[in-house]
Amino acid sequence: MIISSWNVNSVRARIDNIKDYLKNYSPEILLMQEIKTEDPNFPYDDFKKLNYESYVFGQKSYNGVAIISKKKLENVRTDLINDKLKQSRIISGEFILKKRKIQIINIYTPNGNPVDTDKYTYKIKWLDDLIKQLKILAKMNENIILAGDFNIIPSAEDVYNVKSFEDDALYRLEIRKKLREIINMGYIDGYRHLHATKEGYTFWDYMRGAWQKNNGMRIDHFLISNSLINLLKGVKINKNPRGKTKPSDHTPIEIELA
DNA sequence: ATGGCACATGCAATGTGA
Repeated sequence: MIISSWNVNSVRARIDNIKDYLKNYSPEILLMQEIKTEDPNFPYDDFKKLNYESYVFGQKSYNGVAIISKKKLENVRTDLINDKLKQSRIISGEFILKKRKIQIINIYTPNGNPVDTDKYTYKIKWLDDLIKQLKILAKMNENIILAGDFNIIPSAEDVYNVKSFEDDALYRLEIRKKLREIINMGYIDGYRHLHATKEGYTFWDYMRGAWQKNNGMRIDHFLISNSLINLLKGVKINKNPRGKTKPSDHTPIEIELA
């Protein structure tokens, strides 16, 4: 089965591109971030016509996450982080594969820039809350897939110009340490696990011809708990949607499990 | 340091993203 994650930058503005993607690549499950709409305005019908169930944690104007799945998910939760700012950034559900119950968690981590503001402290707090929750969840079920827009560049080779990101909220040492802390709890970075050196950008800015110049960064990730490594058959960045007209500034990352 | 693009709100101009 293919599971995909894509920061769509507005589900309504992107609906034609998303439908094209689903028709062409037919992922079993698609995690979306930055849907930028409230639940009542989510295009449930468009996805229903393509045989997907929708699970939505929406928000007006900003943020918002959703999961669409060909098979129904169990135990869908949007309460994993008690967010004082009430931003919709996390949704999870469960499915069965090879007799194993797997919890899939879709996240949209705060950007955190500029670094000397409460936006940055919010990002740190949000990641700390996530880490706490992951420790609780792992005691109940070790089979976890944590995926989405992490807004974290893991390493220098994951960004086109690392010098300009050294004190950026996407790359600061303190932020990279949070990602390492999660991985050290018992996960692999799916992409890097299977592609030791290959460039894997998932985001290119709309501005200054970033896509044309390949000024990208790898900030969307699939973390797979160690218990599931033997099910992981492939991880790929699908650059096709980023080259379409009216694209999102992110492109999907896809894993294959079997 | 900023924000040239693109989104939302709501109808003009502003906030946000990374």
